[in-house]
Amino acid sequence: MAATSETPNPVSARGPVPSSTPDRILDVALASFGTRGYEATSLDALAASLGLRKQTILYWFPSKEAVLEAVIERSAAELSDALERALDRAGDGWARVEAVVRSVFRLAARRPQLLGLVREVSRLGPPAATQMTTELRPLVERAARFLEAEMDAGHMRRHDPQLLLLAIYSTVIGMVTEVDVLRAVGEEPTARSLVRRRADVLALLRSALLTD
Amino acid sequence: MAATSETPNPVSARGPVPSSTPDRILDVALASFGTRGYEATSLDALAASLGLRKQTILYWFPSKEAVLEAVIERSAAELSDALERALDRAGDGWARVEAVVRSVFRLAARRPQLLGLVREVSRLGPPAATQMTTELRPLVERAARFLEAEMDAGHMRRHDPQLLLLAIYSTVIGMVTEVDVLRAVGEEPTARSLVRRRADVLALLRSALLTD
DNA sequence: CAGCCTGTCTACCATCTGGTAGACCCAAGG
DNA sequence: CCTTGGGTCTACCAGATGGTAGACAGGCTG
Repeated sequence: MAATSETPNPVSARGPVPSSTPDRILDVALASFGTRGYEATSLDALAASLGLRKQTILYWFPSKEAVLEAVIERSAAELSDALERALDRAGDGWARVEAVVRSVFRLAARRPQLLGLVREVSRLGPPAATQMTTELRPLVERAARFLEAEMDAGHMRRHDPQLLLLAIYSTVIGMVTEVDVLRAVGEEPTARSLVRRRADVLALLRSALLTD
Repeated sequence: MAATSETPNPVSARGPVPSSTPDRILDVALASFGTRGYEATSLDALAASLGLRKQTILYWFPSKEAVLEAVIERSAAELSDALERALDRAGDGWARVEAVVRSVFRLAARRPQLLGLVREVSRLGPPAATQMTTELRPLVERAARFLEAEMDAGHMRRHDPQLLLLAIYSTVIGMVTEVDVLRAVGEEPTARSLVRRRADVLALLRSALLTD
């Protein structure tokens, strides 16, 4: 059985940390909720892909909805961390926008389930969507303030910052998760083509935001 | 079409045509699939909101999936018609882009379920998504060719036409259907604010595409 | 050793799901 | 008037789903 032998969650030093059972549950739940969808994912299916019975899942989480909540919380934190870090690093205006977009694409390549979950949760609506937007609110507000300041300083074309944010969000999420629409426009969504899509998004954003 | 057997559906001249049962089924199915989602919509729920039993639905359609197929077919046709008409009307380059975007927003105001269904179907993946993209393919190809021609003629900034199309699609769909994300950025998604969102999308697109 | 606690399991259950079989109502037509 | 057939209904069903109850294995601690 998976290495919960001595300490339940030994974050020792190296090697792929053998996740605890609840962590493993959240892993497969994240993947399945984000790809197949929440309703289409049964506890039995989750448990099966872990080599467990669903009762074990219900031992760790009181209900299926609680699993979703935990997945959202963990994912929102991970997303927030990555984007906040990107916002922290890069210095001036456009470089910062570029850094954030690059960061999202990197995240999409490394943990493709994350953005899929965001999409799924926003579709599910309240209460799940409310939870996620609540947890991402600081990030959103920081981004909106940043865009506004840049526009005030004349570094970027003036647009409504909130709706600009939504447009960027939609475009990036679409480029990364809308696999069937991608195929519809004749773009096979491979990891390689992701790089080209990122370049295209950046070029598009650049001409939309910069005045040169 | 069906049920115009003279009495049960008197398509006399004016007034709201009393739809036939299969039409009414497709109406509520479109609404529910687009808002609650396909899996989350039971035949019982559909039937209840029609004052019928689910067996009546299964009399008209062989299965729930067949209802979805029919909804997709009808919606794709409606969408295609509206957008093809918009593509036909307006003359030169940018006006045509603007006409199409306006057309989508008008559609979103008049038949909000339509775009919700597109979003849901693209999430469901094959075979539903394949059906929809297949039926919308001529439209997509025409739009891509148009954009390419405009860029060749130097009327628009050069971008990959397919990915540009996807970006426009994502942004417009997002502005219209992502109600929880809209709230997250502090935009209450009312019909009035839809007009502002449309103006913002057009302004954004304009600065992304035009060189002036 | 004895007892406890943690984590997983087997066994069940109520409910809901999509779907089938067949009865019933009623208008149309010979 | 009786038959026919379209449209809706009641009555079921098998399977899946989320969730509960409780047994049990095994390590830890007294």
